[in-house]
Amino acid sequence: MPSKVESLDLDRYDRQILELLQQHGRISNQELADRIGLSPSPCLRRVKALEESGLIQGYRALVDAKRMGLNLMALLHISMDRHTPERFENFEREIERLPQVLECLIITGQDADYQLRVLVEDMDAYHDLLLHKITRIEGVTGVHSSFVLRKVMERGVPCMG
Amino acid sequence: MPSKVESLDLDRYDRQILELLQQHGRISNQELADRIGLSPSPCLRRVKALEESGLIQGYRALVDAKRMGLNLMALLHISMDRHTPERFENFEREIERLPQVLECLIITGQDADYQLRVLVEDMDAYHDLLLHKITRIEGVTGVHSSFVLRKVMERGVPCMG
DNA sequence: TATATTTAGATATTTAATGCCAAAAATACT
DNA sequence: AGTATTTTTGGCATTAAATATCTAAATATA
Repeated sequence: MPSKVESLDLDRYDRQILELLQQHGRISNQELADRIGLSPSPCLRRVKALEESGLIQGYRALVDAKRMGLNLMALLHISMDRHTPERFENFEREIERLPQVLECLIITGQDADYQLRVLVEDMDAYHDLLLHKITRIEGVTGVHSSFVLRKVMERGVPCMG
Repeated sequence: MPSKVESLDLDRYDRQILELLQQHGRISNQELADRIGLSPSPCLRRVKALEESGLIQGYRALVDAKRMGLNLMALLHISMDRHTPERFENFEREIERLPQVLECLIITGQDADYQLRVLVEDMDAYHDLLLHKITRIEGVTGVHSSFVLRKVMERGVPCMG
């Protein structure tokens, strides 16, 4: 019988745990146990197992970017001249060094290779990042920017049904 | 004298707390205190203050989507026929009801009004979502899809300097 | 049906979180 | 510069939670 990790036989309890921990990542085990209708011992065992298996990859505090003075979120679509491993590896290494880059995805369907999510104080900071950092990376031939006017909603991965 | 909330006089300790909690959202207060070089009492007080002020909006467990069998992440750029509040409100209400939609942003710079981030099992599920759910929402005139080939990196908002 | 295996729940123990108070540090004031 | 005021730290006692261990129940297997 294969382990829970690959076969993924998650029951109602596991799914509820995942849903709740995605909404309230720092809920106490006792509260969690209460909410899913299980006693603390087996509840904790399940949480540990989910962490152990890698299904729960970690926990993150959600920080209000606006209150940190980071008022401008932008999505940058980046085109590369050549699609060689070296190009990609170098780009990704350089991106890693920029704390303003919150996310980097390789995408298809746009006329772009990467989508970057960046977070900066204002237009000046954006301008500086774009001109002096992003476009200076070797192989970058084009950048198209979208600005995020509003975050309508955001949530975790669906774990029920 | 303005409160910490708006004036944002975060010192080294607060910033370290924010950085660490974004990486390890469930770290114990004692460990956290150790790492930032403060005793548990003032450390906990600071964390509570950051939560209270709303700078820390909450905590989230990070769930491995692939292991949940959700193998396909797509970015959908949605165009609307009219840019009226009613259109937007209705669209956002409908999107809210779709658990596959992880994020919804209003953007500028693309020829689209929204960027949706969706997570589904496979192409069939994507196709179904697109045809039977997204395009059926009133006012949606166009959808352009990008598929995420790889998530290169992801991290929280920068809190240092 | 009997047996093996897994999972839940109870309890005791360890560890962490919380609240309170005195001391130290930083700040403001004269 | 010296003193007073405010703020923040650190220690300690208390409360609560996490963890480990064991027994009982439920489930699956032969």
